[in-house]
Amino acid sequence: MGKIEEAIKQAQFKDEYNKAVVNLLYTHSYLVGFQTAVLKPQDLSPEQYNVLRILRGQQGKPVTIVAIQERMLNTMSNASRLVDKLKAKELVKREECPENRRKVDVLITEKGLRLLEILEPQFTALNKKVIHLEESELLVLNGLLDKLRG
Amino acid sequence: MGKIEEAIKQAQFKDEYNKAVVNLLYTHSYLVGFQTAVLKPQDLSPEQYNVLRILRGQQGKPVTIVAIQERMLNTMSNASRLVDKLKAKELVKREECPENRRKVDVLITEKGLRLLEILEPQFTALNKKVIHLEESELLVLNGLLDKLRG
DNA sequence: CTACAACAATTGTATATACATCAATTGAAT
DNA sequence: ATTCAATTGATGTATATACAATTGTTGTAG
Repeated sequence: MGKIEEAIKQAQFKDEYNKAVVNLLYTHSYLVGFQTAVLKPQDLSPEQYNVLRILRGQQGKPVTIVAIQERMLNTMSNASRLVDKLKAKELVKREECPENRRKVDVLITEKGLRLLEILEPQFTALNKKVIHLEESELLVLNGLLDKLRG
Repeated sequence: MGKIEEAIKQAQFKDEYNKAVVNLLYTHSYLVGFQTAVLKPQDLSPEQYNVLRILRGQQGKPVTIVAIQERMLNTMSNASRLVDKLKAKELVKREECPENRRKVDVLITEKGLRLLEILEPQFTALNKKVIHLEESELLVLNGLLDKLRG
């Protein structure tokens, strides 16, 4: 694979900013491709998986749709419909919030938690395999990405 | 914005690999959000814009659908339908390739080139505004992303 | 109390992604 | 020359994104 110029067969970029944007978009696609392959046997999309992890992160506390939305990686996605899909697979429960009937309490089920436990070691192994960076380089990368967004 | 932990309100990550993946996905969403805002007044999606730039890169030489696909950032996208949309807006031409009737020659039109010229300074300004990194940091970032993919 | 603004979630629509499948054309092997 | 595999592109389907618009609920100002 190597340099982005070869990967997408583009000779040069207008400036280093432009190159970084293209490089980020391409690397995103690279990573999501592998993630999708791991999730597919479990009939999960990357965003559904993301929602499940958000719910687990709340340690049994119910979460509203708005709170899920705020924590999602794709900020303008549609948490309502994603929760629908997960509920149909019995991976989450959705209940009307008793003290405020506008809100909806969403909780991960036992089945959902078990699914995450199956996936966790697979993702750990996958990441080590497809991310050809060492610990120290990852620290630098994380620092740069945080700084990029300002 | 700052650190990824605050951005998505997650206290910690399992390991630095996991954090880097989340950070990349989140940064991708951050950048695409701005791009979409610039493209929307021109009625273009980010992927349509990507196809136009690929065609311009060929300097007037016709490009087949397969060649576009190979150069796209989303490798498994659907170049055929994207070209359809661009043709409907008269930004590209599509002709049956005379020496091989399976192939289709795609070319950017004058109108397409003019649109790219309008967008170019906007993207240059946008990148400088939303990417809070200096030239030297961009070099490091590009190097790390290239190495990440191996 | 009533009206209205703000909030929380759902629904609708257009677009794009991620495949799988299909149809047409070409090239190569028998 | 005929058959068959490979190539190229188009099409079908499910899912997700990016919004806008809508519904129902709550809180608040008059």
